[in-house]
Amino acid sequence: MQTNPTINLNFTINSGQVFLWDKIEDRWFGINGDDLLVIEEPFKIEASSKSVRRFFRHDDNLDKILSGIRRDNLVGTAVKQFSGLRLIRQDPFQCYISFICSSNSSIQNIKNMLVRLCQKFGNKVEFEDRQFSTFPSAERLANVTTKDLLSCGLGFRAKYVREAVKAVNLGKIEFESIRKMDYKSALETLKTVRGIGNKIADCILLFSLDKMESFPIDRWTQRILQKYYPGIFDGMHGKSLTEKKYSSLHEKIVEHFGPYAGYSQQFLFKMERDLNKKKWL
DNA sequence: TCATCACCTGGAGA
DNA sequence: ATCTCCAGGTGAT
Repeated sequence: MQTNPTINLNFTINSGQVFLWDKIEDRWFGINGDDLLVIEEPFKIEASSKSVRRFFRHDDNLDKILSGIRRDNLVGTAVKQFSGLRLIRQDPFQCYISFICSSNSSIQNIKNMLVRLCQKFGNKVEFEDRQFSTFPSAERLANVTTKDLLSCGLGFRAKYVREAVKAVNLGKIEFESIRKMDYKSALETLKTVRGIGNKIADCILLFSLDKMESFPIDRWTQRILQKYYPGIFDGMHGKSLTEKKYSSLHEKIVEHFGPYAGYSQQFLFKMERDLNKKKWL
């Protein structure tokens, strides 16, 4: 039984996993690392380029994933409601910097920071006489000052981004090696970078490093778990999740939602934010 | 070990 | 207009 034949770009892009996308006259334009992705609707992924197929995780066994996560009733409802919503496999460096910038900020604001970062330091590309700027590489950002980053509106995140760039250039953070690690080691490795805690590490792992059991626990996720799963996931009365609570909560989450928990998170997050009429890009 | 709190900044709501 | 408040967290007390 086929479950989700076509990708719904609107759902996928407006579900909090990417920031540098715009819809311009029936086409979607997105920045992924040094690539500009252009998608026309109806989106035929089989006919798309290799980088687009990789970005939209065409290699996933979606039937297996969806039938797995649907065993939870609420997720099942969300999968139906947001049919065509997919997880994305982003450029890891872009994802890493993006989510460091996401800390205590809003989606629109995060996008603005990243756009400025691209405009200031990224490569320029032209497409049908439109100008785009790609995401700067770690090497390109190696010598930027905190002041440069502040001018992009990063605020207190500027110093974190600078250190994060340095960690990559020093080889302390190697994405392809993290990709091969098990979930726990990968998480701990990312968390050695200042500005990256559990939640942000989980976002980076889920959205760029193929760790499908990652389930970023933020304000919204907490709210969802409390609201729809009373008594199942305990220990989060307050706002702050301690280290210990986060990891024990995560264990229970994987137990409940399964090895593709991250995929179910994406549907639930989308559902609850829409329900509360929160804005996306 | 755990709760609180400050943190840059822009945009939304009063 | 002007102001306050808050936003997909994190690190320091």
